Amino acid sequence: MPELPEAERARAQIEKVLGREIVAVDDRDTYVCRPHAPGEIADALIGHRLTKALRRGKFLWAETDDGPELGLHLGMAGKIVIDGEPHERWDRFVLEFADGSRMALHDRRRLGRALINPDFDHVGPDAAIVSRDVFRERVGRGSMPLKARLLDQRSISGVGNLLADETLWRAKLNPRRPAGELTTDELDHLRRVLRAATRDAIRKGGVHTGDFIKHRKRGAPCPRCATTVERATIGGRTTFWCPNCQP
DNA sequence: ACCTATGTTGATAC
DNA sequence: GGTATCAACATAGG
Repeated sequence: MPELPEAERARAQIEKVLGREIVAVDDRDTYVCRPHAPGEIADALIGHRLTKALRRGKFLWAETDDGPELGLHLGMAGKIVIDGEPHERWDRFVLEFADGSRMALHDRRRLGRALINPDFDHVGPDAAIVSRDVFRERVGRGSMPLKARLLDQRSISGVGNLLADETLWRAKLNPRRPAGELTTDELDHLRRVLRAATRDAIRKGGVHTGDFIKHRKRGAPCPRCATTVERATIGGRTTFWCPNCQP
């Protein structure tokens, strides 16, 4: 259930297999490996080694020694598993290395991606490291609801539904506010809170573990003021917020 | 049994 | 162009 924190964890997993020669690739899932035909990714990667594991927002990629780049995305339910029990049904993309080790994109939902030479032109700067000026410019514009703007990976990347709700709650900002109407001070505050919430989530191992956001259910009380939270669809996603704290 | 859901992409409509 | 909505993917959980 990945957002930026889970993607960072996956990136760290990929680092473990850097430098190992790729001897086999399972790229038979034509949906996950689209637009490639079966065997295309295998032909491009076999004989090469991954040399660097990189991430922007939720998008992952690995560089190789004189070979193409390998792009990976976890979708809604994917994870990177190193040397795990092979799973025929849910291992959607697999690399096997000369030393016998194995890296799988394990994804029950099949919404993950694996592809060669991914194009990230449309992906905005990473939410965890975006500068103050760039954040002001890219987030504080347009008539879209603030929450929808945060979820738009072209504006900034890495924020998913839960991290967006948690961040707006901490920042005491209403998810329906038109993004372009925020003041500079509000945008700066939002950026600080977003970075802090992201760091917290990475430290806790992800936004879905434990109690990252407690009030995300119908009728729940706001942890700050006990007001019953509101629920609505904003930016196409279920949104919870406190009408008292986030006016 | 029915409804909802963590994400992205691409099509379509205003 | 900016914004909004929906379908597609496959499974789990309430």
